[in-house]
Amino acid sequence: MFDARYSIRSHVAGSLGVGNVGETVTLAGWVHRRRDHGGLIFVDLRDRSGLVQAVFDPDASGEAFVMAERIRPEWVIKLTGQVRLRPEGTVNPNLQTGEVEVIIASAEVLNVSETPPFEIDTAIETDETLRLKYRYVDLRRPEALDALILRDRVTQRFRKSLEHRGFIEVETPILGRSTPEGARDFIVPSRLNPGEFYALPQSPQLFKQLLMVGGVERYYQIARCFRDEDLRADRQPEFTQVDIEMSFVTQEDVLAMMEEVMHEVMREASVDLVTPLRRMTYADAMDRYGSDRPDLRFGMELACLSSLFADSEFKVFASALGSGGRIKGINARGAGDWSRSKIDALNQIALDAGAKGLAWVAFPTEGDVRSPIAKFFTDEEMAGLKEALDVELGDLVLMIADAHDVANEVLGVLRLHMADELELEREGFEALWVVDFPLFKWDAEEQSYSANHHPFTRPFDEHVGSLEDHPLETLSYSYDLVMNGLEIGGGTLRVHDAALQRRILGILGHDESKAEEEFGFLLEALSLGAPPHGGIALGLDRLVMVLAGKSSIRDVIAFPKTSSGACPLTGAPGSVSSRQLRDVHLKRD
RNA sequence: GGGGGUGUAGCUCAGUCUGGUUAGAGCGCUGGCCUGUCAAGCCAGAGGUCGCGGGUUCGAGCCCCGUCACUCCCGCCA
Repeated sequence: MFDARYSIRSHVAGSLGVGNVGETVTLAGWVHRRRDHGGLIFVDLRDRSGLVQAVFDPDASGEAFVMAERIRPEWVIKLTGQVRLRPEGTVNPNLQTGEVEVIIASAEVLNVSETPPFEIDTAIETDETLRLKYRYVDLRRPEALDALILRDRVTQRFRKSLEHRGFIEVETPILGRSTPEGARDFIVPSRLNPGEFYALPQSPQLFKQLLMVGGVERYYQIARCFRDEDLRADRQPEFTQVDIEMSFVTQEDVLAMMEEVMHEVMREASVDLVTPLRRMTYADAMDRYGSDRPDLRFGMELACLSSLFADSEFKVFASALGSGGRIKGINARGAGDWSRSKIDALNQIALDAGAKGLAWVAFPTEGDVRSPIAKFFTDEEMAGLKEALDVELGDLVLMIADAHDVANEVLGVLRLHMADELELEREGFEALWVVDFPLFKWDAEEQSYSANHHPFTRPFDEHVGSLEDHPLETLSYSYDLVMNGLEIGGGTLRVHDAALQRRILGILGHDESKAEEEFGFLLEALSLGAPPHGGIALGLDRLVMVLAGKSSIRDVIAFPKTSSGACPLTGAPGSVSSRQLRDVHLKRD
């Protein structure tokens, strides 16, 4: 409840209405706008609650009127006066307080202001770097503040909902140790231990598992996480996770709990999350949408055309199938009249995404088919293609013939690109669980297996026996919460058996001594009565971004960094003195 | 590390393709007038390292090379 308690005011500006008529009120805030009519001055007074019109009339107070002639936008003032109904015909229906005004009896300047670097509360989209440099001015825009308010509501709701379900919030260290795998660490030199470094946490993953071993059973934390990687519109070097872990649970328990909590959280943004959420296996998501975080707000699903073209005379198709690949396609509805150059651009996108080429067939008008390859198709194949992709006049079919995963991924990229190009409507919230991720993936560059999620993910019980024999076929108890094509959160059941954890680390290339050195403390904990456990971590910034309808994570962070990781306001990162470097035993290049 | 976009007045932008008088507009700002406005109005005025450096040219905001910042994307982000 934001009101005038504990302040020098009697009321807040935005709360005034016809119910206050006749009352003498004291307000404080910023000069939003001044309209000087010579013999009468209007000032819009702004505080966090909103705007109210103050009227300075020399007949009411000559002293206040003289002050009003001096004041300028963003000056900080305190006003006392009587609330009255506005004269007939001067009501402002666009203003919450538009039925009333305050006739000022006395006024005081609490602080002056230079002319602000940009105008507040205009429709003008000001350069973001400038807004960030003067973020404290920018935040006076209700739109900017509203995002922080929504973030607060969401955060508080997480706390309440989790607390009601028996979770306790525990803080874990910010100064930790660097662990292999994962993102690049931010590192902090240790003064007391020359040559050694702390690492800032990429997530509290290991600590929350240790809390489960410690019998906490239900833990959560609104945790700051740090990753020294390149930035994106939805990625900052420091970000916040709602980190959750539970003991004695199945995957279904975690998902059910999370759905209930998410339903309550999203109500804060007036979104009715329909539960239970739809579930889709990783394999299905890749097959149907070419992505492990499919945007279900539009269709354009991938269709498998391999059997249709099993006997194709088209060499590209035949050789792809011959080497065990697939032929898959999507129907870009309404792009049938695209020019050759626009389609060539699509081809380039396909090449960049890893395909060897893009096959396409356009159906611009009745009886007309444009395609460099349709001449290789039999009538049956053409009819089958139309049926498989439900082709209508004006459609454009895009096909990729390649290895199964390449065909899926490339078409997934093209699907999103075409949705942008065709400006497909993408409204509302489409959330789902993507489940059953493979435990490992093959890292061609490193010529080794790496963890798909993280090294502590528990494989399917029925796959444990064949871990070493068929690593890539091992599925895991894992789940990502996907909303509107964004990964909002992800989690797994964890390995709670030390021997199994050792085997997995072994497959990941950590021999026994390396595993002991790097994860010895975890392995020891698992051997001292670790309960079965699992959990999830949600990206709070991304979630609020989606709920606020913003396209950048920076809009929901009070003081975000630019894409080079700099803070335009404070100038961070900055240099340090030689003395500071000496203290931590570092030398400059 | 790679690719695309942007950079001109305090702010938002036009001017750049096709080099040529003193670089413009709206908003804001300053001053004046004005007692019912609410993006107040009218009049006047101030305000420019055309991101930075170099080059081509008689002449560069405009062409060329380099560089910086911001931004979007790829790589990266277990």
